[in-house]
Amino acid sequence: MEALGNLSRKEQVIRSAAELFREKGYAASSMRDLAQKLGIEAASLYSHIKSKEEILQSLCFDMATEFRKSLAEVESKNYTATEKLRFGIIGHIQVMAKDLTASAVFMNEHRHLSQPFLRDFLLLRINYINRFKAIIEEGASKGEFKDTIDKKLAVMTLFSSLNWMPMWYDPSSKIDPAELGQQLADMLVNGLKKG
Amino acid sequence: MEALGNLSRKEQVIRSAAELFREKGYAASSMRDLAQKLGIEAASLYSHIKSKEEILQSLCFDMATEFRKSLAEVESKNYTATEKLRFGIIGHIQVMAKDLTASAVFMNEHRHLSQPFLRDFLLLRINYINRFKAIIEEGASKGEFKDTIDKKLAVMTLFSSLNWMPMWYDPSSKIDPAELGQQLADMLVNGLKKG
DNA sequence: CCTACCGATCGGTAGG
DNA sequence: CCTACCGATCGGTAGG
Repeated sequence: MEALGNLSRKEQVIRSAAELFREKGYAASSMRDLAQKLGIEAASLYSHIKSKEEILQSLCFDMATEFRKSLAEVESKNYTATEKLRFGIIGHIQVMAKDLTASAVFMNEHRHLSQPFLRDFLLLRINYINRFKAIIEEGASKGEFKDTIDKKLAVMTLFSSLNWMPMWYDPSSKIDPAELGQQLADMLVNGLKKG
Repeated sequence: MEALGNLSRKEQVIRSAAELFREKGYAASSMRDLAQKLGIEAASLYSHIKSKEEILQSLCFDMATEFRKSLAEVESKNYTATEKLRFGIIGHIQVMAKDLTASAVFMNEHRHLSQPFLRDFLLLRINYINRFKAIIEEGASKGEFKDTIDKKLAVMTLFSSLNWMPMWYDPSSKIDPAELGQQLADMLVNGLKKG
C-alpha cells in the first residue's frame, strides 16, 4: 500500500472517501466528513471531483474492470472447469486483496449509484456471475461436479463467500491472499467433510 | 405472509419501514418516504414509534432473537457435529425465509444502530458465529471434518452464504426454504465435486 | 392523525 | 483552496 503522499490529490480524495464510505456507508457520509478527513473545507473538494457520486462511480467501475480482467485471463486458458473455478476464485480474491476498502464499497454501496450508472453496473455484475455459472455448468456436464446441486444456489454461495471476504479478512494475518483463495476454492469444491 | 390489515398500526409502520430500508438503505430512507408509503404525514409516524432508529432496533433485535432460538434448539439435541451443522444451517435459512425483508435489513443496516445498541448487537452476533465455529471445531476434532481448513475461513464462508440468501432467493421458486437449507448444507459439507 | 414549524445539516455554487 | 452562501431536506416537537 502506497503512502498518501504518492497519490495525486484527486486520488487522495477518492481513497479517503472509500474509507469513509466503508465505515459509515455512502448515504451517511457527508462531504463535510470527507473534507475534515483531508483537512480542507467541504467546498474545496469540488476542485478535484465533480460530485459525491462521481467518487462512488469511479470506485465501483474501477473494481469491476479489475474483476473482469482477472476472469478473462482465466477463461483464455485451456483449463478444466475445476481449474477455471479454482483460478477464478483465486483471481477474484487477489483483486479484492489489492484494495479491501474499495472492495467493501463496491459490494455494499453500489446501490446508491444513480441511473444510468446503476443499470450499467448491474449488467456488468450479472455478466460476471453468469460466466462463473457457466464454469460450474461446464463442470457439471463434464462430470467434474455433481449434477444434483442447483446451479443458481451454487454460484450465489460462491459469490457470497467471495464478496464478504473484505468484511472479515485481516491482511496482516498469517494467511496471505493467494492461500486464502486456495482454501476458499478447496472448501467450495471439496467441502468440509473429511476424505 | 399475513395481509397488512391483520397487523397493528405499529407493526404496519415497522413492516413498511423494513421494505423501505431494504430498498434504499436506512440512511437514505426518510421518515417522509415512510409516511408516504403509509398514506399519512411524517409527523403522524411519531404517535406509533419513538424515533427512526427505534424501528431499526426492533427489526435487528427481533431477528437476532429468532436466530438464537433456532440455534439453541439444535445445540440441545444429541447430534453429531455434521448433523448440528446441517440443522443449524437449515434453521437459520428457515428463520430468514419467514421474513426475507427483515433479514436483509438485519444483515445490511445494523451498522446504523447507535450505541449501546450497536455494541449489544455485535456481541450477540459474535456469540452466534462462535457457536457455529465450535460446531465446526468439534467436527474437525472428531474426524468428521477436515482438520486442514482454517476454522475462521470456514465459519465466515458459511455465514456469507447464509446471510446473502435474502439478496437472491426467490420465495416463489420451486425450491422451498427447507430444501434450500438442505442443499446449502450439502454444498458446504460435501462440496461441488462429484463423488 | 393533522397543521405548523424548528434547528441542523445536506450537496453544491459563486467568486476569488 | 477559501469565505460566504443557497435552496432543499432531514428527524423530530408542539399543540390540537
